[in-house]
Amino acid sequence: MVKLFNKISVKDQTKLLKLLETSILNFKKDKVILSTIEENIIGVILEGYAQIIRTDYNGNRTIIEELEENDIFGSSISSLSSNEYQIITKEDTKVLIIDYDRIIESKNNTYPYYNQFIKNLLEITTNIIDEKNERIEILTKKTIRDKLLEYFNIYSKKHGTRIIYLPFSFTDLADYLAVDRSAMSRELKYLKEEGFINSKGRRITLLYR
Amino acid sequence: MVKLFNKISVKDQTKLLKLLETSILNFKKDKVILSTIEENIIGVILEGYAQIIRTDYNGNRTIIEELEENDIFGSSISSLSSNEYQIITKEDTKVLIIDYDRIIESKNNTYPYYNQFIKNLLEITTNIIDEKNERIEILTKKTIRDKLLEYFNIYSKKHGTRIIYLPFSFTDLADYLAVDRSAMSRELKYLKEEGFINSKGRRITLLYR
DNA sequence: AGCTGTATGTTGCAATTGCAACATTTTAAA
DNA sequence: TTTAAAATGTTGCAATTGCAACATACAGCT
Repeated sequence: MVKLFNKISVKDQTKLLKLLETSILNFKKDKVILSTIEENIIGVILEGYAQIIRTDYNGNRTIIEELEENDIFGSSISSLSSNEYQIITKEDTKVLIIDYDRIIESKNNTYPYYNQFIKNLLEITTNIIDEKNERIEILTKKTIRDKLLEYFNIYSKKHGTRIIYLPFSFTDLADYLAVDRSAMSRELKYLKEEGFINSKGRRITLLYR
Repeated sequence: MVKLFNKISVKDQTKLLKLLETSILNFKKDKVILSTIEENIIGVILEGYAQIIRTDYNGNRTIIEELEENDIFGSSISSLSSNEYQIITKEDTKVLIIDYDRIIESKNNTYPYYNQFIKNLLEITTNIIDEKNERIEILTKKTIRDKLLEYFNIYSKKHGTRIIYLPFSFTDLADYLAVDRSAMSRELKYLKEEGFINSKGRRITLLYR
């Protein structure tokens, strides 16, 4: 995975942070980092752990993304478009804040570390687009069954295996597919009964074709 | 809208294209530009008009994206992740092909036009992420009604108006929301009957709150 | 080991949706 | 202008789904 500071020496990183007028913020556990994202910023988790949470009009809270060390977030990168989102620390967390407009408007094209930084950012954004496209591909399927199978197929192709180890809980998978958890559970049962898959816990084996 | 060659002089564009070893391909009307995207490329429509088409296992063909002059496409940018996609010209079309890996691996950090190019690309990709996030936000709504209202709200916020001029047909809107067209039509009727919206042709007026 | 909160599995039922089939309108082409 | 094709509107009906309510299993904590 490409990181924001790949191929940039620690010395140059320091210069870069100064050039971009970044700031580092420290948060205690269970604090809100950002509620409404007013400005166009990119945040980097330097230490700690946080979650992007959505609270809908019913008060239901859903974990949208988990943010670990080196993960980045921001209005143009994560799923933060609307309001009703919050980023909340789950541990003491150190965050680097970069003004996106400063990155784009900066005329420091002569510093190699600055250009490397932009390139890293470009790679990260294209990877994110790939992920978003995958999710859209899944979400546009009409039935729960087709969503599950599309998810399995993408996973299978990516990992080159027909045994799937779910990277998260079934509850989270239902969120990812945007379907009701119990309805998904039912559909998984049918898929098993009809011999399309086998499963034990979070390990699912594809049996078809 | 940011274009790929923004702030790069024509002279520098020529140098850049040479540096990146790009090629220009000409296609007649109704030709396939790319079927399976084997390589990691970025394409730019220089002249003409094309469409990204998906053909599902039933043989149903859907227009995924329309590509006009200056639009870009490519495995990491458009919705081309799986197979079953084709890019088909609808007019005689001139296409610029750039090898993505060449962009990233290039060490020509000293050419200002090269760095400006990367920056433009970065801006384009973050805009694309915004659009994808919007669509995901809509697709994760559970009912057709909520999808429609979310679509309206995003449009309304973006344009600062409560009168919506659909940028495409209702048929295409149904595709975008990933719902059945006739079911969507029915839901729009209910929304009208219940006084939430007014509509005439592709002009929809929001009446709520 | 016991307790507690979360994850998972199950099921009935009502609401929503997709699908099919058709009528009508609009658009584009000849 | 005529004509064909595409878009839109409508509706019945069956399939799918969300929701609620519950039981059970599991994991982390003291």
